[in-house]
Amino acid sequence: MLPAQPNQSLMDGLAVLQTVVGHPDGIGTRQMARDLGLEPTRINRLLKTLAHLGLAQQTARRKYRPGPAIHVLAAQALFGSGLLQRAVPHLEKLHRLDLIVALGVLWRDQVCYLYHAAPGMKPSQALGRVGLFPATRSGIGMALLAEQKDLHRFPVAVRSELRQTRARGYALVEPQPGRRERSLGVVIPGGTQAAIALSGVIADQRVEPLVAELRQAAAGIGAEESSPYPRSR
Amino acid sequence: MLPAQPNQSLMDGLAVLQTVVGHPDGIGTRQMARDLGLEPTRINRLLKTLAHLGLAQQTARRKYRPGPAIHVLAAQALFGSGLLQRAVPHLEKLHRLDLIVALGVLWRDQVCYLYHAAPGMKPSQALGRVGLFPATRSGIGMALLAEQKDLHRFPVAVRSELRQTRARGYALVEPQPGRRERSLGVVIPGGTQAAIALSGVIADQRVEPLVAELRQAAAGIGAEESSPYPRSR
DNA sequence: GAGCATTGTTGCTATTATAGCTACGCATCT
DNA sequence: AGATGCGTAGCTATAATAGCAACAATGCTC
Repeated sequence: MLPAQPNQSLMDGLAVLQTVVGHPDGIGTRQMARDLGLEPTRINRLLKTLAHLGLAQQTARRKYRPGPAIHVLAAQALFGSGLLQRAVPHLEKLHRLDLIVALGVLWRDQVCYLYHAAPGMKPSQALGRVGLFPATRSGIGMALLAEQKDLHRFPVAVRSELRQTRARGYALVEPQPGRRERSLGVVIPGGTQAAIALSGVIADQRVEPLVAELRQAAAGIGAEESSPYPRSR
Repeated sequence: MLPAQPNQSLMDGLAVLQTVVGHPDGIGTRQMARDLGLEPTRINRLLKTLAHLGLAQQTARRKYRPGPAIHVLAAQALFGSGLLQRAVPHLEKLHRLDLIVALGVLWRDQVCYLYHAAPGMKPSQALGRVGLFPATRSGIGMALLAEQKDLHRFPVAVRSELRQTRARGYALVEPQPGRRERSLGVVIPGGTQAAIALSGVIADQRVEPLVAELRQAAAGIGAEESSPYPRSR
């Protein structure tokens, strides 16, 4: 819902911040302008402003990457989100299944991982490890996309897959059909707009029990955020 | 360094975002205006813009708190920062000392914790658990404040303490002198602008060995960010 | 419940913060 | 060396924004 007088500079500035944060090795001013469809001088001004705040910094090659204040933002966002803290105990229990265990959110048709643990990995190593991944090729992504109202903007094949996801109540993604590498995704109930997934080699008969595990974990995570208003802390 | 044409809306909008993120139970428009010294209508407009982006949401009592897009920001900032991922293996090793183990950064004379583990706590439980804490009463805060160029803005007693911190090379804070509850803080070398700390009941003769532990951990964390430019990933 | 104080927010409009254009020095590639 | 693309400063027109006033909603006290 657009407010009476939205602040366009803030919106574009946040888009620039979110883009630079996703490029730890740096991104150029003009490249970002092309990506975001904005005028280069404007991008440069927003980047310079972020650099002044310490949220971006320039590399030797004049590209921009996250600056030291990004750690502040990470700390603040982690605290303000509270999701990771609530979710990790439940995700840890899924480690015994010897699959990838992941928690993610949607950003511009891409999945952004809060947690991504490969088999055998410690929970603490699963943090901030993986960047963006195309949503339509991920269990998390498909589960979350299926929750959206309007599916018309997707190609026919994706739309069909999203309808199946809705009917099943979970996402099942096979990047390479027939290979049995699969990703199962389930949305966390409540207004969190996040999802969890198990990925790896998954035989047919194993799908339903794993979905049950996911649902249990998702319910546990969602139960700690059941109140849409003041949360206990 | 202020750019040629800074974007004030972005700066103020980010201040509003950082404030709302730190209030999980909500903060009112006019209260925030008073806190930030800005005009209420302006705050309302910035908040409404953030709400449109999902980064804020209004409570039943009309206050603003973090919205669902905060999880996206947390995921992105965690990935863009990379600090937690690098630091946690080193921090885990400090758990055996049976003290509070913490990693934090400075924000407006307050410490913002990325990691704060009480004795006996699992590393995964230490995330996003604690909000802001006054910097001058924290080992992390004092260690980071001592790194700043200009100490003139602090009261005489704090300034003297900061000079001692500089001379020692680590921070030693005693919230209640004589009680032996202490907080030891050490800055992570390199441009990270973060620090780690051990806190709890610490006897005199135990201080130096603990500082050595902290320095070792800080050096380990900093070594993984030794290049001020393109980082391996 | 009534009265009062505080709050969140809208519309209007003046103003100034911002955006775009141009040009220039710098970096990279052939 | 030349060509191309880059990051960015200065200038200036303009439209995005800020502040004021007013109003509906909420909270507090008696």
